[in-house]
Amino acid sequence: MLQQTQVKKVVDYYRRFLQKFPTLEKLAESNLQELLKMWEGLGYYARARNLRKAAKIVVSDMNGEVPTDYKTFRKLPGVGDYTAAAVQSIAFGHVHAAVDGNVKRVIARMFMLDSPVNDIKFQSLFQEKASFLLDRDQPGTFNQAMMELGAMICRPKAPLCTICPVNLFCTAFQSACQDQFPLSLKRQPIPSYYLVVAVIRRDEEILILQRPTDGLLGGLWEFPCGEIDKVEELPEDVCCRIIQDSFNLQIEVTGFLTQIKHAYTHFKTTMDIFECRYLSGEIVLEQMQDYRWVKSDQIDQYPLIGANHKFLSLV
DNA sequence: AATGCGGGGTT
DNA sequence: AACCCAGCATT
Repeated sequence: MLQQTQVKKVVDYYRRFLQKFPTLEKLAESNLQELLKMWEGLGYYARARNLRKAAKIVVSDMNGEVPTDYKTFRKLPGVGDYTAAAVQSIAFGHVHAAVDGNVKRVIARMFMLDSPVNDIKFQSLFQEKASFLLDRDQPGTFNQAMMELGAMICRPKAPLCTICPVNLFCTAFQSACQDQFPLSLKRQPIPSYYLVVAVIRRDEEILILQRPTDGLLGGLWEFPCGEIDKVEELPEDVCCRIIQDSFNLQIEVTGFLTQIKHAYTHFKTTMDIFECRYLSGEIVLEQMQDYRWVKSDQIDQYPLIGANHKFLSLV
């Protein structure tokens, strides 16, 4: 949960998660949809699938015992260099330096490194520096201290150098140039897309679709939608045409609900949401994995994408 | 080595 | 609007 996600956001999810899946065995035999529901809104849903996969492996192949050595643990799905080092050092006291985004920033400033922290080429450099600094006697505590230092004191903007416990050892602070570090590569500008979303009612039920298990928002549910290239026609007409072309359903638009914006990592979207009525047609799924006609008070039972939650109360 | 993958807080 | 976050898997 903590991969690329701040502690504050994780805490509540973590508590609920442990309550629902208190043991490795419970997690291993969990239903993926139920797990995704617990993960709903946390993002990076492959983490949930990998965690479940890892639990299955540990239960079935490892006698239910989490590996206590770095190499074996590192092989589990979803476990990379950082997670392996963090868990093995904190849980078992093994000597591995955990290098996350916070640690890289601390190191870049401490040694005035001109290597961009977001350039994978220099990952090993930061790893070496962290290993050099690591306290061999209490690696877990040291790793947590480094991460906490980065999060609380050695912040991205306006670091609190005057109260930093290690400012005597920080070459950037001693040179009064801490604001020039760390360096990072500019990211590419991200594209924008326009989508129409159809809330299609048939009697008392509404149509929702399940996204493919892998890829963006894998396994989550959403209202039918489609991309508009240009806004030349009436949005209502575009909406009907897209639903016809994508799902073989004939519908009519009964009203405009709202417009929302939603940003992802690599693109951002503007969505026009339309209230629609089902007219005819048998649904055909090409892109999507599954579909359901559900009553509006049942939607909560499905893990829904965040963009749809933004207008769900209106539905 | 580069890219895809969320969502929210901070500046 | 840009940046960042207790990164990992895939290609």
